[in-house]
Amino acid sequence: MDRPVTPTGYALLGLLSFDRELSGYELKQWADASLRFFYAAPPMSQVYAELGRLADDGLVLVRRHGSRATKRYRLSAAGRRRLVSWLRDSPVEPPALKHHLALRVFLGHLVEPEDLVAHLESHRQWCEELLTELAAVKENLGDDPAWRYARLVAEWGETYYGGERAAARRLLEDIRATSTAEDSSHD
Amino acid sequence: MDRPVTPTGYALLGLLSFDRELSGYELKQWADASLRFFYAAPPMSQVYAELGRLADDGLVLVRRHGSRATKRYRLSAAGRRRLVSWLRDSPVEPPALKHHLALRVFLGHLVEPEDLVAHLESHRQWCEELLTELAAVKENLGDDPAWRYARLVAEWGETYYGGERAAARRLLEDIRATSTAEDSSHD
DNA sequence: TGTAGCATGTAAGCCGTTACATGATTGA
DNA sequence: TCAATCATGTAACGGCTTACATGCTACA
Repeated sequence: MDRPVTPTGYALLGLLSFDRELSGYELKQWADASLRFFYAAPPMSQVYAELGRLADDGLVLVRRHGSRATKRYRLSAAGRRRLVSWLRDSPVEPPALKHHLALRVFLGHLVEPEDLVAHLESHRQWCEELLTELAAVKENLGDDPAWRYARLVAEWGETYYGGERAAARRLLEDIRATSTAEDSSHD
Repeated sequence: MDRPVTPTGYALLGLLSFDRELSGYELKQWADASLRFFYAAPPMSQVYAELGRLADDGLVLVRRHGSRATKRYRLSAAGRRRLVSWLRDSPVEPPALKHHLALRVFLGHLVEPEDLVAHLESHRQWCEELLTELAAVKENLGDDPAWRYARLVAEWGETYYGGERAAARRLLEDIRATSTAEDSSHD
């Protein structure tokens, strides 16, 4: 009953800390719309598994809605305490990053520059789309004080992924510059 | 014999693609000094496990050094083919990010602003140190053409983590501004 | 002589993903 | 009545981490 809460567990407790009673399905949707930008978007199956554990440990409270299959979850007092003390007392871990594109560049000697350029371009595209989505998210948050920190994270994301895009652009320029230089030296 | 290569497996094959014969221990050290900035730094035990699998599958070749316990690994022709076709033909996955700090900010309503500020400051510190380390790495690479792509990744990292630092700074300013505004409104 | 670094592994377990399986509700 | 969406799970597995366990080598 006192096993440690998993990272995704804390994330779900966090979503429930906005004092709404939500189903697993709704939590998943919300995670996809918010957490996904800076944290993993857990698959449905994990959301349910996690909620089951949290309920067993008394960190969330479950309520069945009438005859429906739908269960709704809300944060318990113990859950809130657990979450708050985690937020306050545990040191922040550094961001866990697995940047697949960077690995490809690192191994650039194994492929043609054009292959690299193609990968970089699709990545830049991805950045662009993500930034557009982020802007839309921020837009939807409005200026309700309840979403103050969500808004701050959205703005943080804009700077962060702006850096991501800048890094990709710079790399593209560098690689294009050197590979065309090589081309012309072939003449 | 034809099971899929894991992400870390590809990373190790990648390190071996620089045509050196290395021990597991040396691979781990090198990973800590390079991969760690943009990819996971696999623990020793995983390096050995992975090398075992790669050897079973004929993707790396092992050689015992004299009476020593030390085994040295090098990339086989099959390993190189596998790696190159992966690099060329498989689509780049988007970066996998778990940004613990961002989650804390998202849940900022649960703690005091000072707690958040403390976390942010230690994160900014971390950014600073990482950027220093990155600069040192780049310095050590010199201008040997063999490390051309490593150098490009180091430069990419400088831009990338520059964005990370910028995002943290901005957030700090925003939070400080609003929390002091709240303080003065209490008077 | 002792300790720091070199060197290799095994065992257990958890977090998370993928695939599978089922059924209710709503609206066109 | 059909399809899309809502809704909840189970099973299997794989990647990675943590903890444990062992021994050699160089050098101060």
